Amino acid sequence: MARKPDPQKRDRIIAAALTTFAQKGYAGTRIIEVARAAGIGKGTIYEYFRSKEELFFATLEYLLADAEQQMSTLAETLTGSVADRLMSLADHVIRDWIEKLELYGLVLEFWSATAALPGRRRFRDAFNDGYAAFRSSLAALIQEGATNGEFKADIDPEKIASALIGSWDALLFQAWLDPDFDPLGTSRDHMRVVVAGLRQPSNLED
Amino acid sequence: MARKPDPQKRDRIIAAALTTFAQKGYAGTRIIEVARAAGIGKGTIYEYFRSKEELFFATLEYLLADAEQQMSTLAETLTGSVADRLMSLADHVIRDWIEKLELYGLVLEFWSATAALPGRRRFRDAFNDGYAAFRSSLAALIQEGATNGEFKADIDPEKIASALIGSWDALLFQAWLDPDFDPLGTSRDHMRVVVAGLRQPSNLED
DNA sequence: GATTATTGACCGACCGGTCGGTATTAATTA
DNA sequence: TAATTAATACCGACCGGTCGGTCAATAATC
Repeated sequence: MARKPDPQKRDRIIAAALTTFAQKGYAGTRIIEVARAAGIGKGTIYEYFRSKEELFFATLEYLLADAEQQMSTLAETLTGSVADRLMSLADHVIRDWIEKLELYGLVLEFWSATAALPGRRRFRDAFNDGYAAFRSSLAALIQEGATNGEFKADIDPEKIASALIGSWDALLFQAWLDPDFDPLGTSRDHMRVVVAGLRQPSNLED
Repeated sequence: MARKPDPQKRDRIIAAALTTFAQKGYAGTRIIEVARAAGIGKGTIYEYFRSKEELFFATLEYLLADAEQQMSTLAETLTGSVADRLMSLADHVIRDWIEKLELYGLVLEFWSATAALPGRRRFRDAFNDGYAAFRSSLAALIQEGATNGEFKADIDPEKIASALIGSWDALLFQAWLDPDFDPLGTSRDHMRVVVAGLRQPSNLED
């Protein structure tokens, strides 16, 4: 009777938006460019997304979901002491993002969307939720260390988790700014110090 | 013979730009809005700045210079052990920025300018220079601790400094995202752990 | 042939930057 | 001191280009 919509088209548009927004930023991206990158006409985008901002938000959701997916997969594979898992987690997070550093510009764009775009609240909330999920799984790991005696008992796992995630974010930002910067080495040095600081004074052997 | 230019006008424009860009972002700010906020006509802005981007860059320069100024003033007032000064420095940095959190949206805007604006390189370089200055003075402090035996000798002060500054940045970002977040408390917990991790194993008393 | 997904020419709101005219001040003159 | 003049700071109406979003026509599928 009728022509059927392509069920993959929405994803194709998001994939195209991902690279275009990353390269040119939100304001610098024209809808026609996304359409061309997706190999479709401009009008078709508006069959799948109400507006440019809607598409941008869908792109953020995609990226957050992807990151969360990657994180939970990773969490299952880690073994060893809490300290080992912590170091290894940091390594993986940094390495995963270094691989896709060209997408980092997009993260910056999203950050600034939390400040400037008319629909900033949605962006802010989405980010908050994403960070909160990541933070709580990291905090759970640190808590495990506090519980099993590997770490001091008088630490606040949530707070440490916040600061750690923050430092990873910022290391990646610096890598984005300065190609000579070594985020992995810096992260390792930092994590070594943090883990040493977390350990029980009576338990300082490496 | 001729009318003299008002030497304060440039600064007045920058001050107006500071708040307007912070509230609405770069793309969302119209030049006429800045002009109105400064109480002058639109054309006058172009007597002092070549273009909108030029004005934006001047605003970044102002903010960076201000931060550097504040930092060097602060550095002089700190006394006590290296560990004490480190903790105190973190406290001050966080508190200073919490006070002007409404300007934090501007920082996000600048970050994304390093990715998306046509003249991104200038923005990137300006940021790099600003961070580098801050980082090297922080690294010098940590180095002092390593030299005087307060801290371990086998640490890389530059790397630790990078990670610390990064975590402060990120804590402020989180405070910006989430009004319930406690950046000062989080920073203190984190700094306590880091300082403990930096100390000589033979020197663990608080 | 009926239905609907797709398209891109078109519209119009928007905004950065320009420029000719005006207002104001400082030097000059009487 | 007051009048005149020269220089230029200041202004905002206007222009031209841009781009998000629409919709009538077309193409593809049943």
